[in-house]
Amino acid sequence: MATETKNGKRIFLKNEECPIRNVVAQIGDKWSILILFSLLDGPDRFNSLKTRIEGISQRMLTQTLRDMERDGYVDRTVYPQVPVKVEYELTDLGRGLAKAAWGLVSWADEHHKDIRSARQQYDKENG
Amino acid sequence: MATETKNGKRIFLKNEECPIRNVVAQIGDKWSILILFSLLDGPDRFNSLKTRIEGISQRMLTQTLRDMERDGYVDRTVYPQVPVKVEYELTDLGRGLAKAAWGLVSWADEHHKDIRSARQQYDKENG
DNA sequence: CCGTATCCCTTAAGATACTG
DNA sequence: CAGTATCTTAAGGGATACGG
Repeated sequence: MATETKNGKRIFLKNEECPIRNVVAQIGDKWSILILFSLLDGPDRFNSLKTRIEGISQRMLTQTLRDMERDGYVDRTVYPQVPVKVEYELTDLGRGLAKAAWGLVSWADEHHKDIRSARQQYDKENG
Repeated sequence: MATETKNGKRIFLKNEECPIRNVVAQIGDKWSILILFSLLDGPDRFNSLKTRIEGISQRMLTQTLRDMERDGYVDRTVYPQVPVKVEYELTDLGRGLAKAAWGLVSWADEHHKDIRSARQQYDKENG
């Protein structure tokens, strides 16, 4: 895990040394996971993704797709017709990531009510 | 997953409606996951955590711990001695989250080299 | 020892207008 | 249709100094 240990406890090294920081920095942003799971339903086009992911702007969709392509999660195919058609689909690496993230996502789905109530409790007790 | 579907494809509703967005927004920040896994090794004190997580500032450690306490992931115990001693430990909910995130983290650890090389390849082919 | 309070700079990201 | 370019605001987060 690119960590060292001191008396049995993990130490997390900074930036480049730590794969956790790297990957979380990539897919921990606002949109990557949503794109990832959208494409899990099959290849899709730019504007379709834009519709399916509520609130994403053109700018962020483009940018996040580029980053994901760069990291090898997504393939981009241009069909040279008029008007042009562009399809995005997951690579094997992307599907692997989605599978790995699935546990977290389904946990989130099951427990978000616990979190909500913990939050309300905390806010009631404090300011 | 708080998503609707349109011709077999998921649609991701915005903010409050979507547990994925909520949970990812919380633990997708720069520090939460590192604190989570640090505390998986057992309860720990403020300054110890600060040492074990390279590069975290006092400000962000305090703030992130507060957020995690608010969400019910962490318990905070103050021992009223001089100087004061404060211990943080995971709740059951926190341990559940860590367990759920484990798959992603170990995937990250196994595949970060694939990502690095995909990135280099992309950068070579493009600007 | 464990924080808070300020200050300030950098990055994220929304809105809008324009192009092959 | 699928972007790019530009502008502007909001949020993230580091550094430092001080307090119980």
